[in-house]
Amino acid sequence: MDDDTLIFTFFNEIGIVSQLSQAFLNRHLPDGLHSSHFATLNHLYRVGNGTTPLAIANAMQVTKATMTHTLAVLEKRELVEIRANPSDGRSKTVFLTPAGRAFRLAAIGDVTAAMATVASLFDRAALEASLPTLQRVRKILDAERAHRSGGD
Amino acid sequence: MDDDTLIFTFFNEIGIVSQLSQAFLNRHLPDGLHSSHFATLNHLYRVGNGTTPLAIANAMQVTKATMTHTLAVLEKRELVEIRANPSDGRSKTVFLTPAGRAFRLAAIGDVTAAMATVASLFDRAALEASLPTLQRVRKILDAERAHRSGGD
DNA sequence: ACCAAATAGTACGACATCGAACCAAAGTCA
DNA sequence: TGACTTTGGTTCGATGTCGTACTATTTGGT
Repeated sequence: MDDDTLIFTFFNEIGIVSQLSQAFLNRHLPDGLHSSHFATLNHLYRVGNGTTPLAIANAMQVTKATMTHTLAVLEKRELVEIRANPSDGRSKTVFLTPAGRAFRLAAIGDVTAAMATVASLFDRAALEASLPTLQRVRKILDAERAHRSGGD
Repeated sequence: MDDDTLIFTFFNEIGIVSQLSQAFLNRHLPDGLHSSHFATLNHLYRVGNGTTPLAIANAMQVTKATMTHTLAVLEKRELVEIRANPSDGRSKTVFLTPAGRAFRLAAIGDVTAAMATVASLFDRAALEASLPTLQRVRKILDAERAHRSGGD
C-alpha cells in the first residue's frame, strides 16, 4: 500500500468510526441532545466558564457560524448563559448554568450506561496507544487549515 | 484516566480529526464535490459495479435515505448510472459511468496534490499501527448498531 | 393460492453544518 | 483624530444527514 492509499484508508476509517460514534451518541443522549451540544457542554465544563464563542468553535473545530447556532440551541434550553464580554464589545462570554451542569451529568450517565455493553469490548491499551497519533494528526490538519485560511 | 474518560477522549479526538479531514476534502475536491460523494465513487470503483444502494449505504455507514440523496446527486452529474435490479423488483443497481471514473481520477489527483504538503508530516508507521484499532472499533460499533436496530 | 411479515427504496420534515456576505467594535497607522 | 484593516458574531441560503412514514415487491407460512 503506497502512502496516499494508506492515508486515504486511514481517513476513511476515521470518518466511519466518527459517524458511528456520533450516531451512537445521538441515539443515547437524552432529550434529543445532539452530540455537538454534548461536546460543547463538556468543553465548557472542562475549560471553565467565561470562554468566548470563537474559542469554543476553534476547540470544537467547527466554524463560528455553527457555534452561533449551537450556542443558541443551548441557550434556548437554558443550559448555558451568554453575556457580553466586558473586555471586548464585539465578543461574548459563555457560562454553564446550574441546569447545564446537571444536564451534562445526566447525559454522561445515560451515555456511560449505554456504552457499558460495548465498552468492555474495546481494547483499552489499543485506544490509549492510538491517542497520540490522533492528536498529532489533528494538530497537523489544524495547522494546515489555519495556514490556508489565514495566509495564502 | 478511567475507562469512560478514555473512551470519551478517544471518540472526541476521532470526531475532530474526522471533521478536519472532511473539511480538508471538501476544500480540495473539484467542482463542489462533497467528501461523501467522493467516498461513494471510490467505493463503487473498489467494490465494482452493479452494487445496490443499500449495500453502499451499509458500507458507508449512512442511512439508506442518505444514500438515495447521494446517488441522486451523483446521477444528476452523470457520474453514476442507476438501473433496475433484474433479480429484485424493489432494488436498483448502481454503475460508475466513464465520466464517473474520469472524475474520480481527477479528484484523486487534486486531493493527492493538495495533500502532498501535509502527507510528509504524517508518521506513516503510526497511521499504519492505529489502523487495526480503528477497524476493530468500527466493527464493535457496527455490531452494536445492527443489534440495536435489528433486534431488541 | 393467499395473506402477513420483511425488505428496498423514496418522500418528507427537521436539523446541523458550511461558506459568503454582513455588521459592529477594536486596532493601526499616518 | 480619522480612515483602513482586522476581528468576533450573526444572518442567510444551500446542502448533507437523519428518523419516520409510506409504497412496492418479495418471502414465508398455512
